[in-house]
Amino acid sequence: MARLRRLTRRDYDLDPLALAPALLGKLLVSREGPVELRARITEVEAYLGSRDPASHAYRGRTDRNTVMFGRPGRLYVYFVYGMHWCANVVAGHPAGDAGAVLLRAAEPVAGLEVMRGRRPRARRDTDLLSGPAKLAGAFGLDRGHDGIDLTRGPIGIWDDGVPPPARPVVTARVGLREGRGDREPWRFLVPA
DNA sequence: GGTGTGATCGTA
DNA sequence: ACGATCACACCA
Repeated sequence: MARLRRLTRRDYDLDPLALAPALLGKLLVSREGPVELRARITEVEAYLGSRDPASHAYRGRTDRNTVMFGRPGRLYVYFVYGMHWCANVVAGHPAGDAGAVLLRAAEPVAGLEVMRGRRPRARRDTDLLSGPAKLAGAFGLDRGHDGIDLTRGPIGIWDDGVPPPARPVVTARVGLREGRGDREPWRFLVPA
């Protein structure tokens, strides 16, 4: 049973396309409340900056996406569809540009009671974290978490010795509109 | 199993 | 206006 190692700034300082698959199998951990939450990351998407029409940062820096332009290893949290929050990990990127990895799904490992309480509509535990807004909801992530540092503080990503899949499933990103939406294969999943 | 749709609001 | 979504209704 390998010891837990928290990801450092160096771990996050990779191109989004390199960081995304490297996060598969890692543990998202929250120690904000009395009960520790743990989940194993199973699905992510890479988002670039000025070279990615699907990215929030494509048209430059705004109040909303500022965190994406900053230091790697921070959390970029945004609000969508008038009711949901989604969380990204800021990746490495050239100065003045942006990059991040959207956390799309995870497998619950610990703190399931708290997650169920936050997501009463989830009938099965497999539905607790099976989508970006579900994951953010179960972990209680919202506007107050935009910009927090994952390398220190109550929320972080940890390596418990489980390696990323040698051959992750790679597909086009989901949720992007046709036409302007791109078909780049920048979605990575742990194989079923 | 798959498809269609309403909810709801910050941002550009 | 519309979106890096979710869950439920309905049909099959």
